[in-house]
Amino acid sequence: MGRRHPFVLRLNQLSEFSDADLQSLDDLIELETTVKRRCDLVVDGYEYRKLCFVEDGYAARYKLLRNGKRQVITTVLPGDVVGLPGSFFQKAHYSVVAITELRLQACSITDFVDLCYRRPQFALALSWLAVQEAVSYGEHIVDIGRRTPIERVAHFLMELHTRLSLVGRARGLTFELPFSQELMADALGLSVPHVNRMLARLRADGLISVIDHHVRFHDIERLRLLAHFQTPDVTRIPPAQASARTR
Amino acid sequence: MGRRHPFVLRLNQLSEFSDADLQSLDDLIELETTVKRRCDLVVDGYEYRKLCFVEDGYAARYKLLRNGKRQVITTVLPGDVVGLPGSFFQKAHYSVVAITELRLQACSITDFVDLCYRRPQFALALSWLAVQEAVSYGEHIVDIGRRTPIERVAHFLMELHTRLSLVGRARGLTFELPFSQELMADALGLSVPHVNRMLARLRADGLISVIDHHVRFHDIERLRLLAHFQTPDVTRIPPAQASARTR
DNA sequence: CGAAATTTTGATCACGTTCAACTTCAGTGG
DNA sequence: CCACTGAAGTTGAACGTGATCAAAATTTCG
Repeated sequence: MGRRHPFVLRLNQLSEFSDADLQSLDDLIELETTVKRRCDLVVDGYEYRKLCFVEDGYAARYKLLRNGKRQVITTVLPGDVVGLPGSFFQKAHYSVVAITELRLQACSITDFVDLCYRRPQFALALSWLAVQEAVSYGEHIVDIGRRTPIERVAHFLMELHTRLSLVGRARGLTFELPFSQELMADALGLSVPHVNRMLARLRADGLISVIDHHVRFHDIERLRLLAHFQTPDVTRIPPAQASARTR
Repeated sequence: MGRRHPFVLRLNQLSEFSDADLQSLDDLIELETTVKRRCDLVVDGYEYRKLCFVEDGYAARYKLLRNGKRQVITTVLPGDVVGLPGSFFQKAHYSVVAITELRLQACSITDFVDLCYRRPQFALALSWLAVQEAVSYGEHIVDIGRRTPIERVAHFLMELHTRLSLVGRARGLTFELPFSQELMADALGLSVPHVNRMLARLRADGLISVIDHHVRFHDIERLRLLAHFQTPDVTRIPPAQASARTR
């Protein structure tokens, strides 16, 4: 994992990490691998004790209900961690499936925790990442609970664009969208035909265009208004001893 | 905060905390206070840099949309932390309002982070708590996105019961429910009349009874089936050096 | 005790689901 | 090279659920 690795980019947005820090993280990596599309990385109900740092590709975290319906909890993008939250429970609560081919580095959760004891900034980074995850889920709750279908779709697209931009995977107002409308429907709590209609409407209104699984925003301000989109603004982790003398 | 404090109970479910550990946590507390019902503790859009450990009372984390609708993200119970996630951003993304009178202990987030550098088990505990928060939000997404109204209400009640039990605030199959139907409607993405109907149905079907804001489960197995409820099973944090010699 | 908040009930109707048919496209093997 | 297959996208029609609005009943609280 070089300085260019999207997960390292995210770490550096949170705090200072020295080369030694990153080296000790690198030492934990037991496995570097690619996963084919449609493959499940994590399966609901099974034990999972790893953290996988996604270098490239898209995935989705989801839950299958008894009635056959599926709810996509969140999308997994480069720089995200598979196994967060799965590895913090006896059994994973959600499955994670690769949407495109996925490249990732894996380490055991216990090794990572051990690193956290030795270098607390990793534990704090883990907290911050988990909090980001929680807030992202929170936005998703607002989406599904109280936004209209058109707003949901717009919000979904804007969130993807923002998250991809943070790890350098968006080209200006354009980004790759390899998700099927079925997956988006399962993410947004809508039916496939309705997602289709809403996407068509966004196109007809001149807000977006979609070419070859690539989305381009044409009027990001109107989109932001429509979606009620609020750009996330994480604080950096306060450095050690920052408040030592105030106590 | 004695050993009996619901937040300390949650800490101890996660890891070993010595008296010295807990004392150093206690030393951070700047304020012990009560908040009256209907008062906002955190306000969406404003900076918030504290952690408040709830000793007693109920609150709700919510977001107000431009169209006047409200989405309740999650309920806040004894043992929960106000300021998680709000204090991890420049500006809080959600508001938190007291539903009943609330008793809590507050410390500054920077002081807590400083403690995390000195005693990494607090940083790890923070991670675990944030992950629990995320998974709870995830369940809420499934609730709103893919469950029927009756299932949502049932799931909501079961989750409350489980969380209260974990901090000793449920009496067997009975627990206090001080939330108005309006709040539940805003949590579950339903209208008030429909929440009312669904509660009436649960009562008519002999699954629950409600007396004086106290819910009692009569057939928890049928409820669990109806709600697709899965009891959360957090793992404890691996102790330090657990994996040292394997690397 | 009076005012306000909350719960309950009912009627109507719009929205989004469901189901079905059809199109387009990519991949595969004859 | 083209027929075949399956997945994904698109469109339309009918239905049913849950929202909306309104109003009464009940409870809570100042």
